[in-house]
Amino acid sequence: MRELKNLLYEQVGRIGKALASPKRLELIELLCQSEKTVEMLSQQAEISVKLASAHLKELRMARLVDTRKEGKYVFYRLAEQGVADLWVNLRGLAEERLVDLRMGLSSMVTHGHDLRGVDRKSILKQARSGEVVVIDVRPGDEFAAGHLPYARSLPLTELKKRLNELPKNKPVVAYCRGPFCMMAKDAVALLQKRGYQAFMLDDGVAEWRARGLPIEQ
Amino acid sequence: MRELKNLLYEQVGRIGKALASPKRLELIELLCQSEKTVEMLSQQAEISVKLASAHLKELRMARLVDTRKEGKYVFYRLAEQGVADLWVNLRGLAEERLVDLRMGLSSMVTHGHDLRGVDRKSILKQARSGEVVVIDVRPGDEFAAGHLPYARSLPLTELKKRLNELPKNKPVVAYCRGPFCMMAKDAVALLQKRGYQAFMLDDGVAEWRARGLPIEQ
DNA sequence: ATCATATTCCAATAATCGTTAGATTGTGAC
DNA sequence: GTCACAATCTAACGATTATTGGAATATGAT
Repeated sequence: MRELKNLLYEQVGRIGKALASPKRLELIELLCQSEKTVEMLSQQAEISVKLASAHLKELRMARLVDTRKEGKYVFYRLAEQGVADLWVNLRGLAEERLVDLRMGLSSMVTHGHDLRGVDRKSILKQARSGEVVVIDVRPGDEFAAGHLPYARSLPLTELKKRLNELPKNKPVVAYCRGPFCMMAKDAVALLQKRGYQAFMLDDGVAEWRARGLPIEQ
Repeated sequence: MRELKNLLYEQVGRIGKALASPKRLELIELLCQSEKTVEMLSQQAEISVKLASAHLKELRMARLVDTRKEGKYVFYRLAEQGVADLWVNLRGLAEERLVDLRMGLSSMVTHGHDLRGVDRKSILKQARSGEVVVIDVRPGDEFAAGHLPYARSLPLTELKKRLNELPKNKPVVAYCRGPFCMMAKDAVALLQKRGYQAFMLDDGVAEWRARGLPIEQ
């Protein structure tokens, strides 16, 4: 009786444990973007390959991620959509509740130029009609794995060279991996300096999808 | 840059850590039912008062729970509805992914008499029309803090004495704290032995509310 | 004031976790 | 076959956590 109950909570606790490490959370967020190899993950999370491997092992044991082997590379991916939803849910709760986190987030806002509270469906509509240009500043492979409707890929690393692709007479909305990612912020800063009407969208594809909005590709 | 990012994930990790202990999860589930004192929580989770206090301190530091002092008692409650939603979300993911958990759950099903897959809205409708009788077998204070619409309170501890309040010609649906709670199972077992048409509903109020269905009181 | 009770704080233990270094396995290129 | 590389495993360390017992606070009853 009590033993069975303990077993049940124990099992859920395993998932909780997997969510208890900052590095593992960062890996989960990266995997929300697209499947990636251990090396890509270690580079993007700025940790050693060994450490990444160890954390990924934990995540795999909790069945939050799955692997696929291709040649000498092992590709990790989220085990299912629900994992991304849980991440969005968890981060949302943290944003509300933890003061330090709010301070950290507000310190990275480009003042007066983010679209934090903006209605997402209206952005979608304006993007479809062409009133605004939505750019995805993540690396190209992440865009290919799934992106917002009507968005065009323009990785941050190529932004300077390809500025001519953007109109100056229309608002440009940039998004990246989500609220913790700074690529959109950097992109907006650059664009604004060059005289573009640039805005930032806090959402990434995981947040977008968790709210039931459509994703392309 | 990297430091700020680390800080952000660190903060979310605090919430994850709070969810990493089976005991804390059980406390959260209990607090989904109603506010409770430390002693009530320690008894219902079957742990010592000191241990309960220590775990509750963790939960409070993660801002998942709040306290209210009344005389010499300290009442704990969830900090907000989103915490219950997160619990439901987390447990749902665990149920799908962790094999042992599925085995544990299936071993506690009263064979052929649970309503696991049944449409919740149809139960609601049948309860309103009086086709079925929905009973809440949790302690009375938890019923008072919130319960399913049209449900009547009939705590498991009083069920034997108050059997005459239930009809034998109608289905009786019992629910309790949720899928991990065994009170509804016990109630159904007793009722079936006495010749009632008894069924079990896996949901508790947290699951019910997380799915957007109404709660009374 | 004294007493009983509810809760928390403090200290100490064993157990677990994060991280790194070194060795090992598996794969494709030559 | 050898070589280079991706990824994992093993062992080890210090840091953190769960749990318990004893002391300390706070509150209401007497």
